[in-house]
Amino acid sequence: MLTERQLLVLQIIIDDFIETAHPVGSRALSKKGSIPYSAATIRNDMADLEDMGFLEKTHSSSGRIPSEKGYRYYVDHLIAPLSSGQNIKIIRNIMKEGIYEFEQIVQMSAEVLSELTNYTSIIIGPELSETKLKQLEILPISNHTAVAILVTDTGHVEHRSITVPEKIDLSDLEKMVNILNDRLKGVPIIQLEKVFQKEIVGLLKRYINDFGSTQHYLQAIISQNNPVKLYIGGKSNILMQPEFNDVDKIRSFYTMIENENEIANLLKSKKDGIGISIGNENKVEAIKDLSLITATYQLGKDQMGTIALLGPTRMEYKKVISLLSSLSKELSEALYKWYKTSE
Amino acid sequence: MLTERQLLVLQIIIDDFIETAHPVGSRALSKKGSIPYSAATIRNDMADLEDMGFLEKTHSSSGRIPSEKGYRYYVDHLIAPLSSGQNIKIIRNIMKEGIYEFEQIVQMSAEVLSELTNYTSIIIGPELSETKLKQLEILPISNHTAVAILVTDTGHVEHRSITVPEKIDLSDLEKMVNILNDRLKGVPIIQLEKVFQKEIVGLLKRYINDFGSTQHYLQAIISQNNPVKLYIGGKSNILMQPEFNDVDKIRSFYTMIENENEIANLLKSKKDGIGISIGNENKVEAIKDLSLITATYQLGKDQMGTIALLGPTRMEYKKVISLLSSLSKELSEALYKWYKTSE
DNA sequence: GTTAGCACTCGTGTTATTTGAGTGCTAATA
DNA sequence: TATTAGCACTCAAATAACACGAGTGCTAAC
Repeated sequence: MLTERQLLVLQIIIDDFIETAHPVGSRALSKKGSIPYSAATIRNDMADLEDMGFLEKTHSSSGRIPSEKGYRYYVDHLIAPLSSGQNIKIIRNIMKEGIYEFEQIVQMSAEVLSELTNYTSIIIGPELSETKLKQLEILPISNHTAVAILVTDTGHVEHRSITVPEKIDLSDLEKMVNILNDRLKGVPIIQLEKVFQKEIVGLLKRYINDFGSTQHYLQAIISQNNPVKLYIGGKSNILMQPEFNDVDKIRSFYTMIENENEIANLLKSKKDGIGISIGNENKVEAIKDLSLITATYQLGKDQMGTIALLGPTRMEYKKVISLLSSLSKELSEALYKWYKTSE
Repeated sequence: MLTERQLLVLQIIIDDFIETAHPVGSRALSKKGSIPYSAATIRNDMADLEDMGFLEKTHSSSGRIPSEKGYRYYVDHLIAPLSSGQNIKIIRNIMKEGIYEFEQIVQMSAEVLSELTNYTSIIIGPELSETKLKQLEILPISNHTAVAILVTDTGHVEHRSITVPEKIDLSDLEKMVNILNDRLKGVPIIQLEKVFQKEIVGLLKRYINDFGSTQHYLQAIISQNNPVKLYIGGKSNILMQPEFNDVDKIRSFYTMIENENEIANLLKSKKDGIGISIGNENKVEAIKDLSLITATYQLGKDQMGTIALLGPTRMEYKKVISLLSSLSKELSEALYKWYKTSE
């Protein structure tokens, strides 16, 4: 069990290291006056804390730095959630702004988040699993081409250009779109393709000549390719952190951050509330020496997205946690206001 | 005036330096056998070339590296445009792929471009100045909100969520949209707002009760905020270049590349054809030690976009130039095929 | 005009040396 | 018994000293 003083020592060391990024030594601590004990006393506690695995040395005669276990203890027991009044204001101001659409709000949130912290922020848009089709439209652009536009009940718009097979004529197209709309409105996006196959293919075959060649076509319109959107802010901000003073680290960080799939998977698995993964607690190899703090936000009943900050394990956990939880709250509220009458 | 041999020396030195990134010395050159003269002879020519400003030394007893003037001479006189057969194939294959829409083609082009070169590629979407409105739609999502969708005659889709003022009722909205469509179809996107002000505001005032509160509203839908899209590929690719072995350079590169406005302006000013800016020839401070190669592509009559590669001044100009010119040709052709019947 | 030869330069890489902040341990102190 | 002072020891980082080698410029010979 840890004594009072050991707790204090641990806390001060971690705070100090988070601030300065330099190993902290007993003599310096004692001199700084933040703790009223002599260097020798502190030294003994440090040795104990190291034995217990909360601290580490970078080399045999260096000052101590927190281990991952140390950080873990710190965030679990030593952190007093800091209410970040001023930051909340900044966030609220974004939310207030007028005509932005959801995408823009999220994008801006990501940027501000990273601005305020100097870490890299990642926001993943809400999954569309529960979203339903509101309207499907196909607009001919020329003889060959058309745009298909899908609108969901949350106001999300997907569109894709397509080249139209020669054989289809305009009145047929109109007929098909009508049928599709009749049958597909209200169907969850994720099931569009299934419903199309089961209920509509047969129907259309009856009404449309030579439907075979068109089928694969409509299908392409309907089958969404993973529409989860990722917003990343401050990719270069993180270069300010001293742990990125090494070219190789930068390289590997950027190759990781550009691989959107990996990141998406990383965040999708997150549960409700605040999540903290420190260093090796992360399952993804590429960020095993970073920390990832996540928070979820709600859109409607059970759809949700995740906002996250990625930074060195030496992270300003206090600040980050309070920031993320306020942002997630604000974001949920803004979305709620936005969509509240749409259910 | 330069002698034959001096030209040869210059060319070989630049080629060599582009390949290895190491200053090249007379002895090594002579030994390598690519030129049948002794080190001393080469040395004399090098000294002359340096006097004329084509070469530089990194320090008093180092080998020579090309100066910016040297590169300039090289691209203007010494380069035989290399036909890159295999690369063209790769590019063609992208263009062939089926259902992609314009955005996707461009995105993929950017990625391939950077893949093939290890530089950072930038593609700027065609300006919408000449594009005309094809269809405007406003779809109510809930009591408060709606999505506005604008489709252009090139199949480009813009959309934005809006909150609807309480006062407007649905039938009014429908009326307004009809009027807007009637009057605005075929109007160039860029003039939408002007036409709206001049021709439509008056009209709507007559038909709609309490139009004042709605006006600012519709306007927000119509006024596009700079819809020029930027596609950047291989932001991290460029880290492979040895000139980016310095953390500060990386930092400044990334802060630059994330500033989309600056980049957009950089590219927008480019004239037709291939453009080469070496080092200080660039007007933008942040890339004064890089080279930027640009090529334009056409969409229709006079709309165009720009594709570009950004890399160290020690760039594989031969390869890059041929690659860019084939890509711009292919891109224009693909777009032409895509839209040819839409005019 | 070309080349060989030679003295000189200077970045790079290696090895020694010094310095200073840190540690662990033991003995003295409150 | 808990704390502190004192001391010998460690090691990273900074500095200096040195050799090496690829390069240059210049002069004289071919």
